[in-house]
Amino acid sequence: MIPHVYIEDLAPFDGQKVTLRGWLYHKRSSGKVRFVVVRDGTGIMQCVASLADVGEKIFESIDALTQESSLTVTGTVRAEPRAPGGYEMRLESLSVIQIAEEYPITPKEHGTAFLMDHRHLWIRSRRQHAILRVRHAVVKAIRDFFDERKFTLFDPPIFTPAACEGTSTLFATDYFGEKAYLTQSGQLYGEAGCMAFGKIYTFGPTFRAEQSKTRRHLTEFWMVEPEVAFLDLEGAMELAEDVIVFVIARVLESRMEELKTLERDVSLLERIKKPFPRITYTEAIDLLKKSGHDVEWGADFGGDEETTISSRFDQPVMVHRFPAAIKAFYMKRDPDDDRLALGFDMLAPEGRGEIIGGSQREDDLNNLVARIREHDLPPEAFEWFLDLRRYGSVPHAGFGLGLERTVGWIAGAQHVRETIPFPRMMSRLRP
RNA sequence: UCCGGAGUAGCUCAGCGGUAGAGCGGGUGGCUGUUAACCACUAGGCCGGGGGUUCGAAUCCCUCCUCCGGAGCCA
Repeated sequence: MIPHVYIEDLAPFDGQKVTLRGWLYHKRSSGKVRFVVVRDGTGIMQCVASLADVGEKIFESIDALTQESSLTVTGTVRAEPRAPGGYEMRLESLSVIQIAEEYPITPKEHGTAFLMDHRHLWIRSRRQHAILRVRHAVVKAIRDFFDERKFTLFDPPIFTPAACEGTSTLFATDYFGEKAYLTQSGQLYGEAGCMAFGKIYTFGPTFRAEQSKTRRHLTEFWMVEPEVAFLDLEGAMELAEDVIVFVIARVLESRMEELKTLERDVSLLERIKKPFPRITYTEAIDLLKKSGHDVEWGADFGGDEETTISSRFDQPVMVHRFPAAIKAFYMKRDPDDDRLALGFDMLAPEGRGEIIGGSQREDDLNNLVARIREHDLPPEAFEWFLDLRRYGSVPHAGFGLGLERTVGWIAGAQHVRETIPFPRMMSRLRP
């Protein structure tokens, strides 16, 4: 019985006869030799057929193969320095499952609009395949990190009755005659979770109807949001630092092959170590002024400002204690300076921008009620949230980590649209 | 929403007032070690839509549509 093997598991089969099942990635011919390059979802293998070995009939079926035709090939695996990947197969037999129609994605260059229209096929290509495997490794690492620390997974709802930061950026849907919105954050529910379980994390899709068309924005993106009772701002920053260090180490350990395919400079990832630099918002403003930016204390950072700050460090940098006026209503004020909120952002290196935003939450009932009023939010929508401050309120903190931005940074993908199988953007709902 | 850029062959683009082009991909043939193979031949066009200027428009003008990059906002 000839074993069916995946290409990534081939090494122990050197010298043995195996069967691969997959798709034609590419082929080349040279007179009486045919090179059949097969991909099977785990790797790519070059199979060599010579007329003398396989005969006319198999040769003809090779010639009939089109790009992405499905097939099985059987032959002997052997180390071969001339082959990409270091192994090749001396082909003995081949059977065609389906001859593919003319495949739209050719080995030559294509524009992004065309590739996005064919996203369902584009994900078969080497680069997209590698990025999505890195995404899987990042997700797995995040889950392992929180699971090992005994956080409880706490899935928040997707439908929500009201905004947690205003309705302008929410997608509205009709919920049996009532207006419901797609969640833009699971945080408020996460706060309820941490009061029940001590430490929880949410992990799911979130939605923002922002009209942003940049390399950092999706309308549907995944977020991880840990929320911990009895944690303060400093504790939240340490947790954020730990999760990033853990994730990077895991990806370097398990996805080196993919990072090589992506031509990622892994030395930039290998040097990521605790502790990450921490600077206050006020220090960041000084730094920006010295770098020639025209910014005043009290303004929020734009993309250029974030790039300037993060380019000063070769580690992710955490900026903390922002002006309360530019931050969300639920952040606790700094007891040492009422103008400041106990929030922080983590900016990834290489000009990647914000990947984490977090804070210590307001735990005093009266302060929180006042904040909801100041922000013009409908108080009745937050009654259940206020209950968390009525029944055993404690200091607590958490953050949100944007999955696609994190994957984009680690994989070195230029645009977040490459970091999710089917990206949803302002002008992209299909396929 | 605002600012900038682009829509010409299946794809990537050139042509910018006077007969519609190239490379890749497709098809046919050749080649015994190719690496996005190579060589020869070949088919393939509503020049984004509409309106105008002109003897003549892919080319100039107006308008609409679509996409791309960025800003604001954010993960």
